[in-house]
Amino acid sequence: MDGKEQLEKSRERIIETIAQNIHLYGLTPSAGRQYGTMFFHDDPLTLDDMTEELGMSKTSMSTSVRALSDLKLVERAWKRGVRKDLYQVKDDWYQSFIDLFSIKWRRSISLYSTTIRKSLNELNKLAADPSITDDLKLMVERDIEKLRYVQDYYEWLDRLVDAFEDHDIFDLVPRKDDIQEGK
Amino acid sequence: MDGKEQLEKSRERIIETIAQNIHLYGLTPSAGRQYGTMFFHDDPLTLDDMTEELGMSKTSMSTSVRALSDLKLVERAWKRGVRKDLYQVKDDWYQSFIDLFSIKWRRSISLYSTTIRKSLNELNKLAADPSITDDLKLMVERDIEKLRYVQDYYEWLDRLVDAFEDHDIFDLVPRKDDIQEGK
DNA sequence: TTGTTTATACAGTAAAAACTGTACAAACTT
DNA sequence: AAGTTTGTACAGTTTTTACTGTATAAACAA
Repeated sequence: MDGKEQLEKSRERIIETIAQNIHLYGLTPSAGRQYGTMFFHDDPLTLDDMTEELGMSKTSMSTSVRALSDLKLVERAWKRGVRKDLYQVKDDWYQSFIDLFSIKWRRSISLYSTTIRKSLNELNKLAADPSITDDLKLMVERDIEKLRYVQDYYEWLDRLVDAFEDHDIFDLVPRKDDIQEGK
Repeated sequence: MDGKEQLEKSRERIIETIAQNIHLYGLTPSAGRQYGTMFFHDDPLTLDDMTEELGMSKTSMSTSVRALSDLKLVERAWKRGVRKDLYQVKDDWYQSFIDLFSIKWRRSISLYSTTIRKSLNELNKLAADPSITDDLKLMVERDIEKLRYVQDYYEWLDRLVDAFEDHDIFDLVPRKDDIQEGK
């Protein structure tokens, strides 16, 4: 095996690992391979390049590069004279992790907050209604307590996402460089 | 609409929200509904109870309750005289989040670490080989640099998971109760 | 032991998701 | 303007995943 082949093998191994783990980002192995391919290319790639590299349809390349962009794992690049859209991986993996975390959870937090508030409102009214049985009232109060707990939890989660977005998390868990710098 | 119905509606709304968001845990909406149902039941449920409540096959209940247990969202309960397996939701959502985080990422971190180490080993040998062209050597060195970066990133992620597991994260982002206590 | 109850393995089916090829719209070129 | 080039919407197909029903193993009861 010559050197070029060996380099290729080393890359393939990494790309396959990315493909096998990208489900944590809610993406398919194909999108992972696409990401991996871009990762090892120093120049940005066009959709046609990706079609060429991965042997998949251009339509597929288009949809999955959009999925990668939505999660901010990939960004568009510009190169004068090139009409095709160019894409490259974002090189700050720490920021990519934060973006993922934020995108995935914020939406969920917001949905929960809304429904919980709505249900709590109803239940509070119901609990105050004098015409209901004691039995029901007890059940309502238990539900209110549970929802308050969940509400607090999501409020915590929201602050957690803040801590990532504001990079406060690096105070608690510093990057390697920062440790060396005694930061 | 009477009080009982209203309570039921409130619960259904929450359960549906759980179902719509549980994909963040890599689970299906059905598993989410199962979780939600258990959440509002104060007593632990059997597989037959769940079949009854959700109108799905017992086989399904069995597989998805296992998925919920694997992520530590649900645990087995014991009640004397009851032969059937009993399940209930774990009531500490903060801990559940930490468990999820840990289970999902540790595995990935470990896989990456192994493959990166393997590839770095090969590439370092290759870079030291005097018979390769300058051109190839440059590519090898660029790959080495990239992999070192990724290695550092995963080492950081590993420490991040530690910070969650060790509950250090609550120092940075305190629970609501702890704020009030001035902790 | 034999009979009963309960959970799950497995094969088959139904539903969902990923992928492809064609068609077309938008942007650019001449 | 007409002719290219490029990206994506959409319909159809393939592949994968979720779910069901039957069969069986394990645990318990008599």
